[in-house]
Amino acid sequence: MVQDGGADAPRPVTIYDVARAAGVAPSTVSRAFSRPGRVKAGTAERIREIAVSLGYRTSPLARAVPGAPTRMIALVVADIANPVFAAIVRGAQEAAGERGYVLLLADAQEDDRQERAAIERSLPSVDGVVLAGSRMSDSAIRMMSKQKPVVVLNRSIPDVPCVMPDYARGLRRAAEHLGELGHERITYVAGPAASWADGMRWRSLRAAAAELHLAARRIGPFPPDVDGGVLAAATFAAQPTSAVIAYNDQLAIGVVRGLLGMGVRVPGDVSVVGFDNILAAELVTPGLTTVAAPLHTEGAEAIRHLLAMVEGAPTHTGQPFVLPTRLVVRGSTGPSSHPPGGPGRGSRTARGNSWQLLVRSRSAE
Amino acid sequence: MVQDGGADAPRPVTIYDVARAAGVAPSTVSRAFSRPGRVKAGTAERIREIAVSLGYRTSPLARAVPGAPTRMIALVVADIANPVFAAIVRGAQEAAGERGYVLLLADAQEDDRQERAAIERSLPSVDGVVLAGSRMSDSAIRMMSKQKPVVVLNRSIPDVPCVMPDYARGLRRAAEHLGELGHERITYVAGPAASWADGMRWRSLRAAAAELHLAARRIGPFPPDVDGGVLAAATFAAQPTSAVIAYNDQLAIGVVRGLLGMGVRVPGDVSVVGFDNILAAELVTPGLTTVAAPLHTEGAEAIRHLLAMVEGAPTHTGQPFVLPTRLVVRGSTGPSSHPPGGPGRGSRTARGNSWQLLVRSRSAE
DNA sequence: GTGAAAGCGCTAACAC
DNA sequence: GTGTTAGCGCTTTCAC
Repeated sequence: MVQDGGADAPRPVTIYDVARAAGVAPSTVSRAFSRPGRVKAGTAERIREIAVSLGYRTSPLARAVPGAPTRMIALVVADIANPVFAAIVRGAQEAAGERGYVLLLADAQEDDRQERAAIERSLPSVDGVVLAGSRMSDSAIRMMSKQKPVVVLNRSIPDVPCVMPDYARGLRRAAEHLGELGHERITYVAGPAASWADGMRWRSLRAAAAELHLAARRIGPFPPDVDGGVLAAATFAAQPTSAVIAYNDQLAIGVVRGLLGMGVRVPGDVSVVGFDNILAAELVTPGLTTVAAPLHTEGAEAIRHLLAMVEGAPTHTGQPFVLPTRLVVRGSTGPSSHPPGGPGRGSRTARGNSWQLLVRSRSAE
Repeated sequence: MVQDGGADAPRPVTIYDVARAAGVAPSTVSRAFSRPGRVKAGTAERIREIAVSLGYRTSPLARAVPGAPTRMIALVVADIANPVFAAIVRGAQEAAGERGYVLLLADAQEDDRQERAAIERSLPSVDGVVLAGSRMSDSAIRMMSKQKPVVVLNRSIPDVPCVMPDYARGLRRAAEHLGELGHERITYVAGPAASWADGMRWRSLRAAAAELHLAARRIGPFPPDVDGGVLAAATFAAQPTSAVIAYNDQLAIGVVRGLLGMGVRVPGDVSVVGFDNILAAELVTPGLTTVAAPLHTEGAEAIRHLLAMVEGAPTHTGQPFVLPTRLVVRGSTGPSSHPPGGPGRGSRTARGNSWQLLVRSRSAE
């Protein structure tokens, strides 16, 4: 029976083959690769040449057996299909590649159990782990970080190094923006209940709103996708405000769609703000005003911190490492229609707040 | 100096520790895990319990040293930030996870050299490789497939197993759709010149057009993103047709934007069709008519084929494995405005084809 | 500087 | 069924 899975396995060239061909001891070959300098320049050179001519490839696996690092990093993302995580993966991949590390990707599919399973499987082979949008409990993560270096993204856990965007300032900027446009009451459309980021965003918004003398309330949780947003729009319409900030862009886009579908104008009647600044935010009509998180940088920064730890730096576990956010203003936000003051643009405010009645009668059908 | 990178490395529990605690030989412990059934039920049970109580974790690395499989698969994508690949990764990850395999992700960043480097690094540690959107040459890939099982996605290479969507039928359906709407001339907006898929799509379209007695021409190449599409719109406008099919959705969305920006109506004046059916295709206004590729299934199917090969099936290298596509009709396509017949919807055809003049004068500014 | 020997944790032959 | 022995490819003592 022909074992044909990938040709006839031409047994890979080992360190011994090279040693024999070069007329030196295997240990010398090993040194020539791992600790050049501890071997005479000429010898090293010769070994190298013979090695390439023989097609020798050092085996990362065997190298790692004696407890040495594997130069692999596990990156666990909550949902690889989510563009936010795709961008983070990209950043991480770049940073890891630059330093000669390889990324082992695990997709938790928004599921705590799958996440654990994936980590279980990959943990032994990696030098460290980056958790992006983990759904695991703080204690589980803290436990894990006792065994291998761990960096957590978009979340803050005491005693575990974290990288996250500046939620506080981001939401603050969004609230200010809405305040400047004359909005006085803001509804926060919540994402997954299990999401640490969701809690954080809401608390940040509430704090900012208080400082700015705005009212803020929360509805949800909703699934963090477009359909979830459409759903949210229905709930929202029962008790509307003139401004909405959503957990993320997908949700915000869904809210806009839902509202437009009910005949509510955006931003005429309701202004909507998202979070993340995904590609689609720019493409929808109206363009979505949103808080942009530095996704790519986050991924890269997480890897950088992790590698520092892996390579022996003291675990920098003080304050979370916070990355700047910025508000991207597009068409989904505009002047409030209530206030007498405000720079309302004529026609936009024409219907005042009467759409609430319209919605009510519609949803009562 | 305190080595603090990840706590005080509590030396992992080995198979020997378990053996000692259980009062059996190490090989028995090994068997209890790898080949249960060859060990007495009671013993196996006891060993398992002791193992978990001791917190024993089998080390995939050491296991792989003697030439055994690593249960890792490398997935090389052209661009992880591209939603198309994100969906493929998702499908692959699921299929791999189900079978107990772990995915090693490498992002080629649309660059042939980086791709090679990434493969170089990960090849020794994996049981096989899936290439998604590879920019490498056919011969390089064929070479590689001599060393390790390889499956190629979205591309057909003689003697290498391939998985790809049914480009021919997909483009054929798109052409039919446009034909039915009365369009007679179609412009294909090309993507990256190095992309095999681009060539394939264009050839498929040309063939379909010929059969359907439609005229088809190609412009490009353009970068396969929204900006590239805007660019393409400018080129296109110099010599417009009433219908456009773009290499992918991002490009198509860009074309629509570009046209709208010039005052050209979509689909009133020009109908636009994309390829892939990414999330944003549904969100833009007008919604993008597009050929949906079964991205998720592609990823999963590639892994399935690869694992079959890895586990010893004869390399199935006859015809590429083709997955069905389907046409998703949305708002970006509508009746042609030229033909006298056709079910043109009044107002939409009012301006006839006069916009060409409009565009000319604008772009002449 | 370089060689010889002793493992890393695990599995695969052999024995018993 | 289970214990014993011999490695996998590489690194790392310890000699010389």
